[in-house]
Amino acid sequence: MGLTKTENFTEKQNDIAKLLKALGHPARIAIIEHLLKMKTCVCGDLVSELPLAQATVSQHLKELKNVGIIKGTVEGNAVCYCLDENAFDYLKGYFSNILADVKCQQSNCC
Amino acid sequence: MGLTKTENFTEKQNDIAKLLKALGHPARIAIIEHLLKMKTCVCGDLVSELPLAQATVSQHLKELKNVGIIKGTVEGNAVCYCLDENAFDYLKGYFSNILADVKCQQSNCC
DNA sequence: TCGTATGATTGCAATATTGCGATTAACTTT
DNA sequence: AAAGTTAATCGCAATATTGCAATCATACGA
Repeated sequence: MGLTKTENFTEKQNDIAKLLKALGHPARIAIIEHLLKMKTCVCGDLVSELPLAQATVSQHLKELKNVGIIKGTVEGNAVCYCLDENAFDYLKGYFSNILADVKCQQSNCC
Repeated sequence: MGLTKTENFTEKQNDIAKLLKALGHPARIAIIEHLLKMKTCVCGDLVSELPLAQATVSQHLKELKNVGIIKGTVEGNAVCYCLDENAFDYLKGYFSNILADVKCQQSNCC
């Protein structure tokens, strides 16, 4: 039906899924990698860097902001974007834990 | 138009996006966490563990297998699933690198 | 061989996502 | 104030995803 049954999963599972879903699009990965490359936060040059229209970029930025992956602060009539350390800290931790557990069980597995 | 313009992004960006998109669903997170909890690979009890129909679970498993997050081996008339260490190694590395870079630039940012 | 069990596939309906042109809102500059 | 700049929002069309019942394919046991 196209409707994800979020009510049947734990809050944590829904949270991590939402975060990863927001990252699961090449345009949004490109946005993040561009914000990384620039040594400081980026004000407005994202549209010219990406092969997408202004409305589309704005929407992707909104999604990333909604899940807390980037922060945006208004700076005059431009907006200044940068990455939120906490989100990546959380993701790194999540995958580190999984990896540790997976390595443990590799021996008695297929 | 609902059509992601993958051709405008790098192969790496598309790859990581595909991997993260596959993880961006609570049912698939639940599958992974269940495979983790069981100390060995899991044969068939996934459907009874999840609040989803058999056809739906099978489809989620297929998506996870397509991007290399899980491996499945046929074992008689059951199928045995387990996590693929390489995928999580890759993801952990990806986020570790981002986090390191983000921490560097926190000083001169918004 | 025939029934049973397991899991994949098909086909469908409902909903979500993507992308963009057009417009709007808010601020700057002249 | 008028004109320009920047980014958010709206509304739409095209496509993708989600979930499931029904069916199919394969392997197992009697």
